[in-house]
Amino acid sequence: MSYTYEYSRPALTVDCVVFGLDQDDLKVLLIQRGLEPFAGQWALPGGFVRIDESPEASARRELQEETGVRDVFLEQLYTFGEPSRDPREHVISIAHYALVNLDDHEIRAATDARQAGWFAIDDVPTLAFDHGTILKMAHDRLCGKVRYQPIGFELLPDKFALRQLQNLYEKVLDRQIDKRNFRKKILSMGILQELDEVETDVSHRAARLYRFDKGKYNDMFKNGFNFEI
Amino acid sequence: MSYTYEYSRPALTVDCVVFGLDQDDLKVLLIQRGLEPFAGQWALPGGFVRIDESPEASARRELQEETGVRDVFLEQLYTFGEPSRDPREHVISIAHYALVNLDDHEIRAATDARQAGWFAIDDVPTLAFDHGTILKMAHDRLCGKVRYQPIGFELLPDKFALRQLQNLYEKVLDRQIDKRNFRKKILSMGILQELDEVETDVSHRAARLYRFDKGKYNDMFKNGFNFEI
DNA sequence: CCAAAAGTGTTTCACGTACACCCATGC
DNA sequence: GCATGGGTGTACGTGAAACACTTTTGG
Repeated sequence: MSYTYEYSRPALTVDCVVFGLDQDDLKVLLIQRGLEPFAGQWALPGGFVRIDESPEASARRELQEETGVRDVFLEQLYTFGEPSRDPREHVISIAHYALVNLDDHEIRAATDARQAGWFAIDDVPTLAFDHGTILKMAHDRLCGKVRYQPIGFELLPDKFALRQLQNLYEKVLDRQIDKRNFRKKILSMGILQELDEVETDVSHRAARLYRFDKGKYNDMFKNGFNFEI
Repeated sequence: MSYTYEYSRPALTVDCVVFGLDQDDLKVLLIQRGLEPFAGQWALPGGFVRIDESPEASARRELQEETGVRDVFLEQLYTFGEPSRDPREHVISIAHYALVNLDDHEIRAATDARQAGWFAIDDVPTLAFDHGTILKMAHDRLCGKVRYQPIGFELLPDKFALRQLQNLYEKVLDRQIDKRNFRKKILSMGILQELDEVETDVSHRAARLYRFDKGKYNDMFKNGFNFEI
């Protein structure tokens, strides 16, 4: 089977920068390529857009196929289309970024990925294609957006302690935050539900757990409220 | 001549939302389509990406071909790729937005555009395809970005009075701004060059002219300065 | 009882906001 | 000389930032 067009067309792909967070680091999910070009090198998960598939749907499908990650926060980042970015032919890639809770996803490599694994953001190997550039833009976007939209919660479990939330902002923004000022500010926003639960399995005083109240946030947003850290 | 591929490929286009500003309104540049589909309807300027052309280069080329606009601030907005967005086939469009000084550009329609013209942002007709959605996103982006990056200057002439700058922010953000506070704030940033020139051809006291000092801003930005209105 | 982290208030300073009058120029 | 917009300073309140000790729990 083949397809013929009057004019030549660039190929179209999607790539995904998947961020996760643990106690120590902001991490990114990479795959090791099984096929040429760049076989054996680490790269962002991604692949070709199928006909009659929206770019976002392509990104979600490729992410699940190659790494097992599904049902996550995902949005478009930027479209990379320098003619030289792929040695084979002109390939235009619609890059996306995703935020996941590390514990929720069993990572497994599949299709044309040899392996898949998490890398600390400061310890990423040289990537195939222009994926280093894409990763940098995604990281910049995350740093910027996390400050004025409540997307950080996507990196945490449903129920979390305030210390985890603070840790998130410290790791993503890469700076220390004063505990009292942080708690004062985030609680005063009124977008957290205080739960009647505390941490378990900690060897010290257990912290109270909270949940992000998305409905409340949406209501407040409509009335002009602006989230800001 | 024709081109054959193993898998079917979506077509790839670029579209441009060009903003301009006059005394009264924020305006957007539209063309009237000469060809089907949507022949006769107003639409964003744009067209097909040629092979071995980056998306930004395509956008600049199409903009010049269809409207005569060239050498302007232009950056990528978002890539629209819902399979249903074009009645012919799956067409993925990389949307861009541009900011121009209205007086610098003689608009002339050409290639497959019957006419080209400026429309006040609040008075735009129904647009072809999903161009209404694209325009809305571009407008939202402009409103957001103008507040934390010094891109508004692209809408003004090289030399401008502070009142023009304030008018810009009032029109884009759609709210009144206090004159004294605005002047205090913008001058205290130290990114404007005070010129030894004043307005001409005004029937009242002439205002001093300023110029945006891009080099100074870049230096300050590197040192952690954040523009914000 | 000791280690570890949770939780809690106050003071200070910078910045945003509100607000009204005199000045320069062209006609 | 009058109409039009240019240009200027101060007072107040809010919110960000700095800062240290007590409490709770598990081991």
